[in-house]
Amino acid sequence: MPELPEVETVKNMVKPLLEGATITSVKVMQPKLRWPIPTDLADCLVGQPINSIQRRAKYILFGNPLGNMIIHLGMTGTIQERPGEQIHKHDRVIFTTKDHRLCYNDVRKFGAILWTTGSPFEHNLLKKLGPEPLTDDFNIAYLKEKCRRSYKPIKPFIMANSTVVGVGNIYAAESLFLSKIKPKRPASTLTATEISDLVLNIKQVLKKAINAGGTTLRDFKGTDGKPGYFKQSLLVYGRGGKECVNCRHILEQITLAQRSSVFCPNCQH
DNA sequence: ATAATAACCTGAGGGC
DNA sequence: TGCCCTCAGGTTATTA
Repeated sequence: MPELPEVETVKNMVKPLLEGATITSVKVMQPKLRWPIPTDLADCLVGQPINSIQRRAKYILFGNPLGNMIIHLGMTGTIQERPGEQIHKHDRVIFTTKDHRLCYNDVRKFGAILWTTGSPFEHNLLKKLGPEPLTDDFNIAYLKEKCRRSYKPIKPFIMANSTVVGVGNIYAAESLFLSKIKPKRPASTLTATEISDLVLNIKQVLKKAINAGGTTLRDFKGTDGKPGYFKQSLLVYGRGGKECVNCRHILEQITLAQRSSVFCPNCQH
């Protein structure tokens, strides 16, 4: 369930549990994720105090005096606190400190756990990333310049990490609906007004989802099987064939860059 | 160099 | 019940 807002939520949840703490054991139960977990991961972590926990795009960085552990949750990764000796299906790695026991759980194994020394931002996976959507680096002038010479459909364009990070399939669909832009429109055909609306709506929808993260978090921790709050406020994602909340036209569902894309053929141009 | 697509993996749900 | 198909919140490696 890792959208950028959820990765942010996980980071915020894990931070008070691990920051300043020392890892006492690392148990790798399944080393085959997106890439193999480094065989010496435990050597890098055990006995060292974690002195920083930060997020960049959908990566969570755990810094200690030796380097940084990089975690990506892929499509189905979660980090859950499990007291005692509990082990759930698809738990892949268990991190233990004096006071806590955290499990990395990942059904589909699309996530990653890596180790890097030096600046984590210089790691191959991180160094070419576009701006964070919620900072001023992602602004109207920037997107206008980026769009100017690309004929790529706007939906996959804003989902590309080189354009802006953290906009996944859900938020791409939602922000394009809010901006009244058809997902297939080539990036270079967007008007100044549309680009301006799109920047603002991406920021707004992400902020709103982060604020709903508290509810989603409970689902994360497994204390509640109910769908997250934000899911209930989705306007187009997952609503193909249903009525547009604005004009009651039937929402259309197409496949674009191998991703399902829902939009209103009447409201979006 | 750039852009489309194939691949990684497991589970849920629908049709028959 | 069970088999087969499609689809799923991501992103890199490979191919054209």
